[in-house]
Amino acid sequence: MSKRKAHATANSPVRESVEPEQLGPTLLDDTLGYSLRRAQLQVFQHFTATMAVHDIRPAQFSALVVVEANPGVTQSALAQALGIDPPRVVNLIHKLEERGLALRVRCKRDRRSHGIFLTKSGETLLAELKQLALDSDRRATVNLSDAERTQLLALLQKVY
Amino acid sequence: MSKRKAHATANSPVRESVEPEQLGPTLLDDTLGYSLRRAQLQVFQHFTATMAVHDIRPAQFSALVVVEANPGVTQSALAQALGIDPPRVVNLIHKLEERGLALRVRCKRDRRSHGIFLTKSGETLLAELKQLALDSDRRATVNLSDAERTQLLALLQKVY
DNA sequence: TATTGTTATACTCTATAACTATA
DNA sequence: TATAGTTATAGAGTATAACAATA
Repeated sequence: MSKRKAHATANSPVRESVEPEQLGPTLLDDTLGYSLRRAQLQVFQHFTATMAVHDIRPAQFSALVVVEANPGVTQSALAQALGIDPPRVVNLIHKLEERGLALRVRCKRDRRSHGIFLTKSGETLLAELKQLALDSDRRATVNLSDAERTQLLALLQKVY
Repeated sequence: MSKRKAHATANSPVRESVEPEQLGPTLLDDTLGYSLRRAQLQVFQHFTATMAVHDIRPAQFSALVVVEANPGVTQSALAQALGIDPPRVVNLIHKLEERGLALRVRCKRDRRSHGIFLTKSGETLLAELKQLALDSDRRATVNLSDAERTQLLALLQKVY
């Protein structure tokens, strides 16, 4: 009987601890949930390390990108676009506003709403961040060919 | 000039807030980081909802699976296999032990190490959990054909 | 009465450093 | 001195409920 296939349980006679050099594959490797999580963590670790010099977190970057593409977007629309809850947007935008990268403008027609815009400084920084992000994304997935990368993107977008 | 391509900045004359029905695609949709995150969140939401009745979190499930496949695995080996830090394993196993699903056995040769085993009750529950997990995984990705699912799994495992 | 944004809050996840007991 | 596990702690992420201003 191979070590991997040992069938010791809490009630069986053999219950000595084992430290395999390398644990084998399990059912986890057949689930998209686990594989997605591992892959996502790896790519985010690259991203976070790359962006650390600018102190930009993934959520902040995604907010900047969406605001740039949709100047004047409201906070509720931004929340929906990013798939996060409104209270998170408050903090997210507040931090960006503190750093002078974005700002809120009260809507004249509906004074409850705030339109969000990038500042000039925000646009300048984002231009650099976007390049860094694309580079990081590629370096984190260097095991994939260009064709595989495109294929993976398409499959992921079919999922969500 | 289309609404989407409006180029209002904080310093430009047009800075009224806008609430588009549906924000358009951005650079985010070309990055694996963002797409992986969105897909992973969707699959995890399905998983969490499915497992709620058993009060099992993703990390707990993955620990149970690895322990079952590697009875007697030490906590440090488990941490490495799951890609998490040793302090997290402590809490993870502690909760499983409290619920009578797993237990720690001190290693006789090296009394610093603990081998982890499933209890009979843990094995019984896990058998059900595995079926639920596979079902949830499939339901969360019904947009994919079997071939696409296999392809996606292979690509993800190439990434991490 | 409904909606936008906000505050307060709490709970989970995650990472780090420091401690203990064994080696 | 080094290692396995543990404790303590803090920070980030996330979700909910309740509130203020406005519609």
